[in-house]
Amino acid sequence: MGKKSEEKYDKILHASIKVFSEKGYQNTSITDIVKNAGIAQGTFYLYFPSKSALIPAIADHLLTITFEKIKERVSEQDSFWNILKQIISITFESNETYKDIVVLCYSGLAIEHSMEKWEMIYQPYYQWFEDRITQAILKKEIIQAIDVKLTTKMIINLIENTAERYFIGNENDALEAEYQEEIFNFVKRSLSTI
Amino acid sequence: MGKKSEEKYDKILHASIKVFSEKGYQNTSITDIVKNAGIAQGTFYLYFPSKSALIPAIADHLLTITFEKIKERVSEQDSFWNILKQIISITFESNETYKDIVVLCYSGLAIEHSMEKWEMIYQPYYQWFEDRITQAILKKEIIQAIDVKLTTKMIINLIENTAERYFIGNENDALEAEYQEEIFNFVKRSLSTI
Amino acid sequence: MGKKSEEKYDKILHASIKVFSEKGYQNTSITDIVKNAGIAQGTFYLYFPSKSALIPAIADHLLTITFEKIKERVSEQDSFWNILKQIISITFESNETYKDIVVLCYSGLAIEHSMEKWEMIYQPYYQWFEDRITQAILKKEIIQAIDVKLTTKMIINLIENTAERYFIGNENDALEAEYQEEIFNFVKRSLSTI
Amino acid sequence: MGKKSEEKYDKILHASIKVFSEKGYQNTSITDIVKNAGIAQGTFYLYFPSKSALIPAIADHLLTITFEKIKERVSEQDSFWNILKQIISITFESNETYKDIVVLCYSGLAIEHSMEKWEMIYQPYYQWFEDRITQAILKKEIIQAIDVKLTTKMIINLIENTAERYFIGNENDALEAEYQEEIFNFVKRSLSTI
DNA sequence: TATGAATGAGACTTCATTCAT
DNA sequence: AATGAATGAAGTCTCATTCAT
Repeated sequence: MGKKSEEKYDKILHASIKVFSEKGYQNTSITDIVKNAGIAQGTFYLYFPSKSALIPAIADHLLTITFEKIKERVSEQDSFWNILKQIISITFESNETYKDIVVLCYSGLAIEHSMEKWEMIYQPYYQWFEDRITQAILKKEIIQAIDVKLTTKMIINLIENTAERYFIGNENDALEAEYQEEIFNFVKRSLSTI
Repeated sequence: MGKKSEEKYDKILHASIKVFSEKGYQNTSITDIVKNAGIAQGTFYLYFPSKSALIPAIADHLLTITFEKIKERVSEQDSFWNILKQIISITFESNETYKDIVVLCYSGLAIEHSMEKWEMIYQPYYQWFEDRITQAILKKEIIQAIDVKLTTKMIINLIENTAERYFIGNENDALEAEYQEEIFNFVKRSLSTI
Repeated sequence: MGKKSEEKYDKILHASIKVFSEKGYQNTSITDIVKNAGIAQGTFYLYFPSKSALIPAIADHLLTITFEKIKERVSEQDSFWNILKQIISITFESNETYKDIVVLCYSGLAIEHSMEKWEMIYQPYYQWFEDRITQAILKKEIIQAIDVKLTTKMIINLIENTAERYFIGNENDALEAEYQEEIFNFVKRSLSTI
Repeated sequence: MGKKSEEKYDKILHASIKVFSEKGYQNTSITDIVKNAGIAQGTFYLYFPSKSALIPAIADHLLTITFEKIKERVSEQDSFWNILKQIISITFESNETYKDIVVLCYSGLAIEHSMEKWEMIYQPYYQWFEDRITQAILKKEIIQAIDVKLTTKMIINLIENTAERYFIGNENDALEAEYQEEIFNFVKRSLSTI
């Protein structure tokens, strides 16, 4: 597998993101990717066993970026509602940048019958958000009569799916703020102690 | 396309659902489908222009079944909260029956860059649910400070995504009721006027 | 496998014999064969699952030709020593015509770990020769203190291997008669009752 | 080639025998061999110009072992019939140990159109056996009306081919002695002066 | 309308070989 | 002498699609 150079691995990863975004997963051949990456055909197989192995790698890459950004911009001391606002905002940002590839990752994993991989990749993010919820419960910011794990997944899905739909639907830019607010309010009304 | 023979069309549709469920979309060839349908290779093209054209047809078929069931079991006079409960329950039922194919439809459409088709197929269902929400607002069952269209999509997505996750994650059967209840409560707390 | 046309099957078989003879098994690509056969690349796979599946088909074809010739030229009433002489002569003839391909068949089967197939193909020929030996024992032409099955295989191998060696070694044509006689005498001295 | 390091050469040779035996010639890549030998990819080419160059090296190695064993166990003073018995016995031993690789060597050479190499490798063995036959003629142990060179090859082939067939056919162990005896008697009846 | 043999482009993948270290 | 990452040509095989029957 990963023989030596981190550089080549990254080249392939970024080339694949680029080409997938442009042509879609199905219409992209490995030849397209290697040409774009500026490497030889065979080199691809030193780093990835197949085209489909790119999907989890890309998914991991994208989520890592998003998650890093969240951890950067959010202090664990912040109020839960501030944290939520940030997450919504950053999720929209990431989805804008990677709008084509995001659906593709989800689909790619789904299509290969490997939703478990998806869950694995999301695990650290889920864990972190569960911790935020638990903390918020302790701080009486949100009600306690909820299943933390399930609520975590529901909220994250709600945000991501809406963001996805927003950018893919090519809806009017002006509405972005309202979309974000609608999600925020939906969740807040449901969970707030006040 | 031209409905030459409803019978053959259905044969192809059901064969494709069966084979996609077993082998996944990518690994299924048209040859697999026609063998399973018991028709000739060329006959396929009299009913569908390509493999990918099956996806919206399947999606339409599945949603129609689910939507029919909902309309059967729900009276428009019912309280909104009863309707919601039914929808959640039926969505879980459908997802159990078609668990493999549901993700695949979503993915299939996503992967072909045709989320618009998805929205089109869902349009009647969305419209019906919007009407239920509007009615509920008028009946003061739910608060009025919401974007009806967006809330509709958020709720339906919330239910479908959780159901999907539930059956794909092969989680403990005992939890199904709790999952359904958690979704219901999440939405009720957010929208109820009480 | 063999869908329809005997014609296409034969085209492939003869093209493969021709090309294998010229370039050897390893250096022959399926592309070479289909070009020579005048058919499309994909058509090959309607008749044979892979390149290596050609080998037993060729072997069968060649042995069938040889065996037919033997049965044509030999009457079961002939003396065993006449029959043997004919077999030697015909084996040399066949080996001359198909000298390159004969080794290749043997090798091809060997290399694929499928000597059993070889035995299966030879089975009718072995059986026929066993019957001739048994008959010769009854007619007291040859001694009876032998294992008929094993002796059959030893004799046939002796003839084929020597013929093979003769033509591949490119030895002087003049010697062919002497080679044949040497084999004949070797066997006759060993088995004759006289 | 240049014997840079006898040790590495042997490592490659033995690794190739092992891997060829397990996977067959075709399915073995040089990568398989170097991994098994515990050397680097490039190192292979310091000792062998190509994969096919391994075949004659292996053949040479195997025949050398067998021939050494024969010369060890046989005194040139022994009666021809004793020598023959030993050769048969040792050939069966060698074939048992190297059953997979033996056919492969023969095939490998055949397939590369280089039967001459085979003859070259066998030359010393043939020569030695010719000498034994000539001596036996002089000692009146065997008849003189034979072509010594041709008879040598026929006998050796007879033994090797039967042994090969015996071990590849997975025949009942109990029969090994009878097989050996059948060959011995076949030859003895043919050549003995008595 | 239905058939299914034939097509042929092109995808994936392997692997012998090179060469800078 | 030894290494092993990189190469890229070439091969196998699949499969959507066509078309004569």
